[in-house]
Amino acid sequence: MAHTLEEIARLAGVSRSTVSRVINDHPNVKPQVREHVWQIIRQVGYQPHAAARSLATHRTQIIGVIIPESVTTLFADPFFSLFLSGVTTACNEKRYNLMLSLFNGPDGPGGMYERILHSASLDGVIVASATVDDPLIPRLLRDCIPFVMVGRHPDERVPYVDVDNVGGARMATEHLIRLGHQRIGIVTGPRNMMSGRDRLEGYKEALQAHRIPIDESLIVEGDYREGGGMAGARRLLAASPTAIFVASDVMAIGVLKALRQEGIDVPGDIALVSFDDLPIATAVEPALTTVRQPIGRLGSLAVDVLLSLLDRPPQLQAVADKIVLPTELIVRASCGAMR
Amino acid sequence: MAHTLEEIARLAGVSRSTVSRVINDHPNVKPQVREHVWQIIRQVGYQPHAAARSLATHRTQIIGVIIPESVTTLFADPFFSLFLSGVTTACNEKRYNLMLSLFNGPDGPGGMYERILHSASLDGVIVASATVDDPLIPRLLRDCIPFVMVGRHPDERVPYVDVDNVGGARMATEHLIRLGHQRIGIVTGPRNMMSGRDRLEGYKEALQAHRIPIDESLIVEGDYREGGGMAGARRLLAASPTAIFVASDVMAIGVLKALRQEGIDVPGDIALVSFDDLPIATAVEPALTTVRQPIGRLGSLAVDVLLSLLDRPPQLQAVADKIVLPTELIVRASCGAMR
DNA sequence: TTGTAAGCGTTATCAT
DNA sequence: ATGATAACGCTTACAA
Repeated sequence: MAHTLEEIARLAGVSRSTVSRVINDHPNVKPQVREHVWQIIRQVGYQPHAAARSLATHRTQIIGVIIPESVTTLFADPFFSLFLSGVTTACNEKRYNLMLSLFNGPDGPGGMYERILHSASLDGVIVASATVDDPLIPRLLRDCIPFVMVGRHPDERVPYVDVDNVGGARMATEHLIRLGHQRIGIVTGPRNMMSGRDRLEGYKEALQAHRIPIDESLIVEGDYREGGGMAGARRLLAASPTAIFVASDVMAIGVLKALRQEGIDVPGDIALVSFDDLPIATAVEPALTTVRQPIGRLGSLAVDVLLSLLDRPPQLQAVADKIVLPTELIVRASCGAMR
Repeated sequence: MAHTLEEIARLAGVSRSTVSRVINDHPNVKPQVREHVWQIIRQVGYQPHAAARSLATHRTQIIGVIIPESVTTLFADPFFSLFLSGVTTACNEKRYNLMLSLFNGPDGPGGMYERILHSASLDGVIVASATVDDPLIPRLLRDCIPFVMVGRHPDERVPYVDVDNVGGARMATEHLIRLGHQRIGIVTGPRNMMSGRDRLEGYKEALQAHRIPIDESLIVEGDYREGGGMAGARRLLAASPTAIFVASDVMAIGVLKALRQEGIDVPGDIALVSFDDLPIATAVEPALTTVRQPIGRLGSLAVDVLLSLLDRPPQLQAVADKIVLPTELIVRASCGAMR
């Protein structure tokens, strides 16, 4: 069942090299011969041996998706499913394969990092939502491993795909302002994630643009998890906001629960806008008004950017691609605009 | 940065073979030499070249997770995140790598199947929730590719890990019966998935055990998606059930929505029990009473079974492992037991 | 246009 | 216990 180039060559009455050329679509093969060889290949169902090929070409046709431990607890989030679905789809199209790694821990020498990234088994990697200070990034940079981040990174040299978090958060906040709110609270994302910072920034920008003073007691830090949302809501209550911008849908679920426990009506007493537009956004009552980000698109785009990086001469790899996708405000019930 | 065995050998003043033996923990190496070689390896940060190794050993240390197209639309489900999280964790421990493939379409010769499974790039595969008649399974069997299914399969020869769907569904239904319900509807999973059939079977068993006649008008087929839940609920209403067993949490969300639209109170007018216990189960109002299945555990178990299959002599590979994990009923608000 | 032959970096067999 | 040496299956100059 497992044939080799050699065998195909024998069957076709040509040399190994010719078969190799046929397989790799090299120009210099007589059309007749080419067709004949293909015929045999199809007939016996020959498939080139991946490892042998990699050994010769120094390419594996595999890209990695790395999800650092720091966000591993978020992995169960639908966000990652959606993202991975975009990545795999793009990989299929491009005939690349995808290796998935959850990186756990600082991992010394001989750890996962070396094993995966220094064994030449990956052509490049996509790093999904690392924290700003994740030690992984400097290492990848130092080792000249082609990679793309999902979510921007302060370091100039890091290529990334991202959504317009600042703009999205601004939109969300302005929406609340337009609805007449002045005391708008925010449950932010983690401060060590760029998206967390950016969404906070967008919130501030919106307030400033409308000359609403920024009140620190209306700003509490969350962790993108339900628990963080609940805790955040409770702390926020002390500052008596009339509306809250929650930096993720999952946290918004937590906020909703906390408010319900307190007997506070949403959107009657407090209006809510969040971020992501995951499927759960419409599963809860009231349905969440939220900033939609194209998560699947982000995944496939990450693949595109990485692959374009890969078949670019080394000197051009130095210019880092930076792509930012727009977001969209989806108005539903939780903001109170529907009434 | 990328060293070779040869270099290490030179630096250590030994032969390639000795270094190879050291790396692979072969017995016949003088302890002194062994330590010395390790020292150098660590010092220069040597990492064996994966492809070269595979070429020589016919092993890649990579296992695949295949999710067939038939369920690709379900991929965004938190189920897969949870499952993958279990798989990756187990892989990390076992120092295996994970390749993720979404199989789309029937895919003729030269398609994804051949490319991935006949290029010797995978040691084995985990097939996640295929339909009963998925053509992938016979092919894997025919090609003698080591694999494990998640969810049982009618073919005797197929090794699998599964949860006790029948038992879980029986528990759920009996719970409703115990609460006094007699007209219990069911929104099933797809008939072409084993879990769909099994959960229906459990439902029937419970009714029979309590001498409640099975009423076909109380049985409607769903698709494990929210839309299927909504449609199912609406069709079920004609048969005026006082309770519904929904074969998945996601569908239960749909059922909840449909009932809400009709002004029907849950659990007041109709009680609900579902299956999965995904995080959303507690995000909705009322929180879902549901059958918990250990999804992450299922993933890591699939890895264990597959790996044990891999280092088993071929003749022993013929005996198919079949493992079934228990489920647990989690009582919350939707069944009305809390009141 | 085609074939020959030298790698690619390991492991494994066989001597020693 | 250690070292040559031949695979492993492919790509790619280089020759023809």
